[in-house]
Amino acid sequence: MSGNHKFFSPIDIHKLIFRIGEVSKICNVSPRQLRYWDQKGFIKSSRHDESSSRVYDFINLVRIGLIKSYLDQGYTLKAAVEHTDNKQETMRNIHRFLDHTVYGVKNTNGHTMINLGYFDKEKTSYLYGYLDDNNDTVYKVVPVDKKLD
DNA sequence: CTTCTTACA
DNA sequence: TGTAAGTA
Repeated sequence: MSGNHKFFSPIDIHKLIFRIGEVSKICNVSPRQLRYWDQKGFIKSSRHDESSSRVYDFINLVRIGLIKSYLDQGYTLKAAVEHTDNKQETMRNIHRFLDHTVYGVKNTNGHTMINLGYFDKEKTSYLYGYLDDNNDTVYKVVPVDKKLD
């Protein structure tokens, strides 16, 4: 089973950009630190040319926030960056997995049922997953032609 | 007004 | 890492 590309972003997140002042306020990191991390290669900013202002996209905004959180937890900058690398790698894998796994979403008696694709090789039924009222994960195999509600 | 670099504490 | 200076 492969993703049906049903869930796409309505906006181009690569055009969601911030300059150093905004990043500083959002992430609680001083501009001085950001320039230092930049110089050290721990984060990368794009610039139209040398000496123009640094621009950060959303991914790097998140990255900076993660590094900051690890610093606050007591890690050294080097360690914080390593933890952030691992975290972002994990996030990428999770997103990739979901992109190719989630087949659709269906609302049924108060629950959001996630269609996880065909359950069997013969494609006779779907595997659905959802969270019940106690936030416990529940899986259900449902014939393709059967109505869910 | 914001950001940049450089330099000093 | 914070801050000051002089720019762009």
